Amino acid sequence: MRLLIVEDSPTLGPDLRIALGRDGHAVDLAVDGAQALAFVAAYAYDVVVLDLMLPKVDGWSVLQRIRQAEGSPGVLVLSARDQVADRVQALNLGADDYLVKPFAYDELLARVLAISRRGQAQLPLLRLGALEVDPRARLARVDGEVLALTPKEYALLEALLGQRGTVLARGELFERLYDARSEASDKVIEVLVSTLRAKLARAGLPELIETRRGFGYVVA
Amino acid sequence: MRLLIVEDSPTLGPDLRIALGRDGHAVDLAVDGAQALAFVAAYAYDVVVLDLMLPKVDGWSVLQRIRQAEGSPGVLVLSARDQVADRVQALNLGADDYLVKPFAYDELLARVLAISRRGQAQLPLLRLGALEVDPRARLARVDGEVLALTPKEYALLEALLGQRGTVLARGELFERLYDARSEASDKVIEVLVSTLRAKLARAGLPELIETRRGFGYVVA
DNA sequence: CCTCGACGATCAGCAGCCGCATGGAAACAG
DNA sequence: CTGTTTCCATGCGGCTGCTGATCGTCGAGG
Repeated sequence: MRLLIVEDSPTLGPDLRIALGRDGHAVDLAVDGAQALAFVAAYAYDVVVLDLMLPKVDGWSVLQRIRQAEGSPGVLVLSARDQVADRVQALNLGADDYLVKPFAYDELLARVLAISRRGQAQLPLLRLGALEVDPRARLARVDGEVLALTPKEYALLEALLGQRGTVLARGELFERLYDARSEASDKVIEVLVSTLRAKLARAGLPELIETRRGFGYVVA
Repeated sequence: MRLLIVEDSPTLGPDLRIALGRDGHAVDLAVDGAQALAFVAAYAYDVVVLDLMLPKVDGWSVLQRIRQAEGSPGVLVLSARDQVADRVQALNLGADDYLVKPFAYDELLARVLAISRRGQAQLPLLRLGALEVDPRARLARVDGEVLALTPKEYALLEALLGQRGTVLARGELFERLYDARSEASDKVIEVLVSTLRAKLARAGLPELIETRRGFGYVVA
């Protein structure tokens, strides 16, 4: 298995490299964010072990950039901070696991293996013509160009695309995108459709979402 | 997508809710079995993420009760125990998948999405000669040509076609197309039949809906 | 076979609702 | 504090569907 360790500590980094190497893995070591991105661009890794505290380019950006690539490797985030917010954001940005320092080597190894075992191709890419929706990275591309969508816009697009050919009523969409605590009116769906359409149109897909008056919306 | 998390841990539950919520899903959180059942009764979820270790009503019972409901959501069971017996029983009780803690967020998400994909019920396409009615798209076609029907017209056609050969009285049809709060006269059915016939005739099916004077209407 | 009464078909008009766009307020993140 | 994201109010244009009236049609009894 091919691994990349992104860790700036002059002791921990080489230690890990040696230990993982002894376990039979091919291990590269990057000591800052810029180097990490270069490595990721150049090689296909199974898992990246990523420390969040980094010089040059910070860990969050590295994580994000890794995840935006297609067929990106699994990511195990290391951090000295055991804060809920950090953990959530890391997972939210696409990390597969989060490990707080200090940690036992055995645990690191177990988690790396767990990530690699999992395989990457679990979430099918949704495609429709030039449009590509990647649920893993939670982003949409048109002709390879990334569409800048807000989370709600993305969720709407995914819902419609995931049920291509099925008309989804306003209320139905509302129930999918909003939880019980929400007090919003389901008219927000219309606004969302409107802005989403505008963005799709700017990317060259003006008629993707059809309105069925009295029924709802559908992607044909 | 609309999700229910049933998880009593004060950290994991909110974490998941926040993470899934930021990803654009509508997420409700129940912290015990009783609450879970109340939520499930009140809302239509795509997937329920169910921890087996729960206060009040234990996870097994919750799973069972969820599965007894009609149109029940998919269920992803979480458990700290990776025992074959547990896994088998969970799947036997109708769980769609089983995930052992600790797990990677991405894996949870992947499985949730997989379950929701699987759970899409198929509605049968209704066919009669050149006429094709697709309940998912709420569309009627004649020889592949789309018929532009309003919601009421469509509902009428679906009702008649769904009970082909059965004579449906005006009052019966009225009750199917209108809810109890409606104050309309059931004569509207006649008007609807009229416009629907006109549209069908224009598409080449002039005699599809027959009148049984004194009884109602029927599609032979 | 005719007549008459009742039921059904059709039409036009109107009221209300649906869907869209826009601007701005409020919540939120950085 | 600044920018982004989300949500709501408003107004407009157009479609939908209900009503009521008129016209057409069926069929049983004479």
